[in-house]
Amino acid sequence: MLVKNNEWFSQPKNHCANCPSARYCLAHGLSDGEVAQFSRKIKHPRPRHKGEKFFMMGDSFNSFAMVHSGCVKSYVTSRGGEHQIIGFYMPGDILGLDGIASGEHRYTAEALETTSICELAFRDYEDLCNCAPSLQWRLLDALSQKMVAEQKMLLMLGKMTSEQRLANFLLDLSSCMAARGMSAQTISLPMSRSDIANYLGLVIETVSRLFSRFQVEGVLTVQRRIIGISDRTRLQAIAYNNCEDYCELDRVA
Amino acid sequence: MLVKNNEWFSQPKNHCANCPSARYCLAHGLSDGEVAQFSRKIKHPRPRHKGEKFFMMGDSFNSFAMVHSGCVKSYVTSRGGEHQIIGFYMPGDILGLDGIASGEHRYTAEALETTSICELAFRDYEDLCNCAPSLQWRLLDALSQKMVAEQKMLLMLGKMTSEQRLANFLLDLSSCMAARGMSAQTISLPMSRSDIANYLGLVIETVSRLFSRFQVEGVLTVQRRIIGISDRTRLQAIAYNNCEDYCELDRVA
DNA sequence: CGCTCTTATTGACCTAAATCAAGACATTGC
DNA sequence: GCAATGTCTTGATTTAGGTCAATAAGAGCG
Repeated sequence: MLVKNNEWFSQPKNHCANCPSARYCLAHGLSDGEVAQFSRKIKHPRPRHKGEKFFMMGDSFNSFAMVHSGCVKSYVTSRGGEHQIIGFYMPGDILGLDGIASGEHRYTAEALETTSICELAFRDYEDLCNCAPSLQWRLLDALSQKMVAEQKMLLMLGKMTSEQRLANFLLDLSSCMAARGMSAQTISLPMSRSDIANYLGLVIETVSRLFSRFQVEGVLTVQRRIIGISDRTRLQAIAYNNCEDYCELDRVA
Repeated sequence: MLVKNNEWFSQPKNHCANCPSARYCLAHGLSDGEVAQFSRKIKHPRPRHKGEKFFMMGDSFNSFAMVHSGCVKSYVTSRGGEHQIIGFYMPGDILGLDGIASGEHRYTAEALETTSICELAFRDYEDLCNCAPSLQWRLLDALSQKMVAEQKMLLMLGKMTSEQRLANFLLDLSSCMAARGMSAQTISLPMSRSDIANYLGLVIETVSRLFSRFQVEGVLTVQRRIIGISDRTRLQAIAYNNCEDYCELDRVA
């Protein structure tokens, strides 16, 4: 028994069992035993500091990565050298799903602050699927979910005004934070104004002006990167309709 | 022997084996035997005419659909009732991938011309995966590929000028046609100007003006929906850089 | 503390693309 | 044939958001 215990302790620890982000990452929904197996396959590369990259567009794709702590932005680069930010990744979010089809990463993943990730080699994923078939559906889920999120972005960039874009962005961020147990009312932005602008298809000046305007109108309180949502209903009205609901609210107010 | 032959003939025909689009759809890469099994699970709902829908945003998701002939557009609808076209689907393309995560369709799929599809129930897909495990990777591939395409759209909508958007759109359409054995030089557009405009985040007048301009500049020949690419190099220069390559070409010319 | 560097704000002005408005083709049905 | 209708083109004008430029406000550091 003691020997067995020693053996156990000398094995790699079951990180994932105690990881607060396992609720969102690929391991979500696995049984305890499966999580232990999963955990054994996870590699932890050195954390990256702000501005450092985990992988770049064009790198060969060998493994998924799940954010453990910190925050990551992904962006594609056009032939002209311009960047377009595609998404922000919070703890539990899965990086690298785009690489499956072509075998190479199609975007660059860069840390916004000191960030550590959990790597799962694609080959190990395939093996794990045999032991834990539900993992297979979990990945499909994740891909499909990411796809829906990107389709919302297409709607934003294609049809929405700058006001609507920022309002939607903040509301999404707020629920993302809430889902991770943080305050939904006060958001500490991990990204710069310039990142937000790029993500929303705007320029930094426009974003800055919008923050100021929303503050004057009493919708937000803004202290650099600390954003307080003072009037969520109003923010939702701006986000969703730009006119109808908003006017109704105006009449009531 | 004869009895057996009769039995064979009385079974549903192996559609997929002779389908020219099987080269692009979910069945791609399966062995002959697997294709036959796959084919047996396929349902063919009645074709839809122009403007009719296969499914709508919010409908419950039960099956994938692959375009057999014709062309489909997909769009999401905002709370304000505005549409944003997300993609166009040619023969072989897979519809409904967005529904996996939530169990409901997240966009509406509408025929652009008389269109027939091949349906594969999600349950049947799961069963097929047991007999043909490669199908599982094929679906991941398709999802990942679609994702990459959507990321390119984000770059277009976020960073590109109207000129660049239309040029990229036409080039993509051209290679899509070429991949399906049609002419890469002359494209017969299945969608209206208004659909193109919506897809590219522009208004119809802008698209119309661009077509006219490209025609005057000798890049395209335009006869309503028949578009000829007269100067592909120039079109690529417009699509990719808007300036540098373009100016180089100008100097050479 | 003052110096530099990065990030953010604010104002004045400009432009790409939207909006508004009027026709011009095609296509369909009567 | 000719209304009627949907699709597309073209011109005149407006505007949301971009560009350019100056300033401010932190953050890190010797």
